[in-house]
Amino acid sequence: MKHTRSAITLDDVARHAGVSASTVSRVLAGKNVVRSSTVLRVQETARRLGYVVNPHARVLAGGTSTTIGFLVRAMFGPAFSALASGVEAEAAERGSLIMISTTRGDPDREAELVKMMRDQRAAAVILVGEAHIDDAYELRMATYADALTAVGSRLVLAGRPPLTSRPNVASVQYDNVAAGHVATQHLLELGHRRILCATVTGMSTSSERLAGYRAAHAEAGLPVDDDLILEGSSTAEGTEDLVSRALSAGLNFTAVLAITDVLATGALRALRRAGVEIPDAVSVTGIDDDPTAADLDPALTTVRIPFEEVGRVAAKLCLGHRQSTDLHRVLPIELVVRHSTASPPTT
Amino acid sequence: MKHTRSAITLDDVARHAGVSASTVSRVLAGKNVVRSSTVLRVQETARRLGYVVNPHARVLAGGTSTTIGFLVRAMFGPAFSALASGVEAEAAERGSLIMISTTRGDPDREAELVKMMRDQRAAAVILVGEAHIDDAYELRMATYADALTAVGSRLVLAGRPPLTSRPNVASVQYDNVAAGHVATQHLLELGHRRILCATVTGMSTSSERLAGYRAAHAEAGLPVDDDLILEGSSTAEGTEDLVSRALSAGLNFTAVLAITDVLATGALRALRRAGVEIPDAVSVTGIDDDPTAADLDPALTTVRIPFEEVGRVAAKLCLGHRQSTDLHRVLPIELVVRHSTASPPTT
DNA sequence: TTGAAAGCGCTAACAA
DNA sequence: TTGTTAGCGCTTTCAA
Repeated sequence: MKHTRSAITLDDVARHAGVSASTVSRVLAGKNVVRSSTVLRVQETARRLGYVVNPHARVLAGGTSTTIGFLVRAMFGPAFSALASGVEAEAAERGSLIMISTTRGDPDREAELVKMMRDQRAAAVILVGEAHIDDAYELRMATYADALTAVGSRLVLAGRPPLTSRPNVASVQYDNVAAGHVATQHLLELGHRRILCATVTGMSTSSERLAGYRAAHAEAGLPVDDDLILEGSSTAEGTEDLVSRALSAGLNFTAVLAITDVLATGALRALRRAGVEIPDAVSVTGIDDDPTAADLDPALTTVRIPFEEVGRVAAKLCLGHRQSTDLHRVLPIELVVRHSTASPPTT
Repeated sequence: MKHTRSAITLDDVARHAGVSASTVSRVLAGKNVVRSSTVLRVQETARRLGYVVNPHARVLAGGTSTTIGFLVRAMFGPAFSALASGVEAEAAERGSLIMISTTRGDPDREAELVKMMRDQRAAAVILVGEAHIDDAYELRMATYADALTAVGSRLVLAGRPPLTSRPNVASVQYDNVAAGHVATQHLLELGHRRILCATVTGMSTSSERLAGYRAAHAEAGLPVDDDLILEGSSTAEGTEDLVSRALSAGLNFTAVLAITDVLATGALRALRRAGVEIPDAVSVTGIDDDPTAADLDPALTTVRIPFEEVGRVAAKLCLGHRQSTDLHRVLPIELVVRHSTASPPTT
């Protein structure tokens, strides 16, 4: 069944403006080879007729698409929301649409989705979020990048380690090492010497933040007691458990650096359950600055990660000129001191 | 600059399989008019060559697109996440992609976005979330629906009032009236007689839930004291204020029905701040069953809204057959009793 | 500075 | 059951 072809085509505009289709195409593409009086007439006609390009025809004829592919692990959580909002806001300002899909952390699925997006001729594909760093990672990203570049698209890594060896992969990151560093430094400056670190295994984000924790200690000439590093859980509940166990095992510490705000809430709960005063007996800091961090009790000291800005920059990288010089951007982080940290008790 | 046209086209497949392009097209479209031996040969060839249709060419030639347009107010919150995940999951199972964009509650922007999605020939456009119900609402939706229907697409309303007068608008809703009703009934059955209702003005969702509150009272032969209806705020903070003020004004009530879980957290805070025991002195129930509801203290009694299922059904409505009979689906809700409700004090 | 002509990869009458 | 023939609406050489 044919549907009403109500849409105005480029040919309609050409006819009404008394020029050829090619000229209209040139005007609309902003090629400055057309006489300005013609430009004006064509633009006026297009507006009057309410003409809108047919994106499919444009792409098919070899033109460029402006839709952005956006691949995330899952559509949950404040980090996702902020980042996605950033991408969307930037895209909206430029009249682009975004195609979103979830990988569920499955590399095969991820690969398939990248392929789908490429087949849709996405202007670029953004891959978001912490990655399991294994040997295959670099190779996978390189494969994606090549597949995309081959059709004039591009790969943009957001919040993931960049592939600096590759000239065709763009990236936006936040400085995870600095985040771990500044949080630890804050604790160290308050006088804490035994800082528990609740972290996750095998994820790029956590290991970088942990590196910051170590670096801050090294800088201050202080050793790190590896017993203080609590690895393993990526949930609030898990961390609650781990911290509770550390507490009842009599582990000695006066502060906790949770590698994410989510883990921090777990630590907070464990401490509170054990009747430990925060921050009087033990200080707690998170990293991320989730919107809820300020609402915790006590309000959480944390490190702000500019997720929305990351999204915006990623979108810019997608839509920007190919030869853009700085393909690798690192966004600054910022310590946010609230009420969950204080000097250690002066026993 | 031309890019490597590495992609295999339908013509390539036709040539390799020794048939015409149309035959390949028919096979791929699943039209059962082709000899089965041919079907097999073509499928085999397509697979061997790694052929993937070019969606742009397909759409341009009058074929049908399978990408879903998804318009939300903002990409925040558990309800959004669950609903979007549902849409995405269903779409993924069918090999569809979804285009997402945010309206920011601006009708003009919404209209423009619907137009963009139509120009992209989205298979259907899902409009999500509570709507300001004014006179223009119905007209706006009807306009969208007609614009979409004209190009073989369709409008799907999710979590919004349906346009039953229109045969070309599909909808999935959850039963808001029942939600308000069941929560109120629960409170009534516990023995509460003065139930404060924290609600929002002018939104379809809230007014329906409020209607449930009234209905439950009417059914029990109980009057509703309009002083108990606290209208105005749509945030936890605002509700905290309102409830605090009601408390200090000496308003008499033994339970609170918050029209959303978010408002419930505000009520909880106000009550706790005033030293009111929950649920011993005052019971509180929310509606929505946000993932965090169980983590509140005390764990919140609420009504589960099947957001993810709403998303799945909406996606099905997008991709399903046009002549699908039940264009209007209402999904059931369910009371979840936890620890924030109890019988009123027997003073 | 502009137009004519040739596709991009696919679908859909219409024939055969 | 299959092939032939036209396009869908746009971009882009190549000429003028």
